[in-house]
Amino acid sequence: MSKQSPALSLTDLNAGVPCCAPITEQRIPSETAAALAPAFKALGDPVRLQLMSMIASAPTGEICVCDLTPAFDLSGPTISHHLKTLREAGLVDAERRGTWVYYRARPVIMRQLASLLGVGSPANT
Amino acid sequence: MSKQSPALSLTDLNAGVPCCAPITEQRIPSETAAALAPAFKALGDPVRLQLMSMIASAPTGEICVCDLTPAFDLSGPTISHHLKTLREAGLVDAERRGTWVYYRARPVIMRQLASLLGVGSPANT
DNA sequence: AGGCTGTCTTGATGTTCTTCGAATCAGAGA
DNA sequence: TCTCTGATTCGAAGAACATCAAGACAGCCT
Repeated sequence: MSKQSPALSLTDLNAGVPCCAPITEQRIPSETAAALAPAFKALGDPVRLQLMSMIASAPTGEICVCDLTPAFDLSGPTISHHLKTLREAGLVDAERRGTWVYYRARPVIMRQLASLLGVGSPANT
Repeated sequence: MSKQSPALSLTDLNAGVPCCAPITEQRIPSETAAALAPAFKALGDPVRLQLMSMIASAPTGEICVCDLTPAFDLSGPTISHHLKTLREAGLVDAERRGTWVYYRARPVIMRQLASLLGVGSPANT
């Protein structure tokens, strides 16, 4: 990723940028919109939203793909594709341990999205 | 299966349902996912996210389409289409006054989405 | 009434997305 | 090593989406 990317990435936002005031307070610049829209888009599918929910609410903080797949009437490849979308949106992390792959949520990003929607995360300018 | 509406709508959620705990706390049912996903999807486009931001941050609480359109390098019909998407997702309301049409944000829904993402919005109900 | 301006709808086109089956890759165990 | 299971990638088909030009509609002004 050695790029002069003119577009911000979610990673950039995580790095330093405190990620923008709520949209109720001031208009977000187009770069920020371009950086965050993919995360919202990833949540914009019922299957992925439910996957995200299962991952984020896992009691141990992580959940096995083998527990996710049977919860839907969809093929394995399809679930895998949706998980990849969530991964590429920066919403989850995956780790392989032996035979199985475990997914974990990334709460920082979800909190960024939430605060962008204007819930007074109190510590924001 | 008569009219036991299998699918929840955003309006339903607004009506009575307190709209679900954060996804970090418990897995959301598939009906809730189906009801909320369209709202996230609507925010999943950079143009719409910026439109939403301009509408939600308008000083008077509302903003004219004639102020939105010139802010983008897109045709009038395209902006109109995106606004319709936001309207159908329940995120904004439109009102015509004379020649111009004004858009206004619906903060309740944004707060629902935000709290779903797990920001402990203290007052949930 | 007639024309003008602002907004929305319609129709068309190229792109992106969802989904599946088949093939492939990664580890565990015999 | 060979095979079996779990997960991902590949390739393809159909649906949904973003965008525009052209046309239709709504309300002002002369």
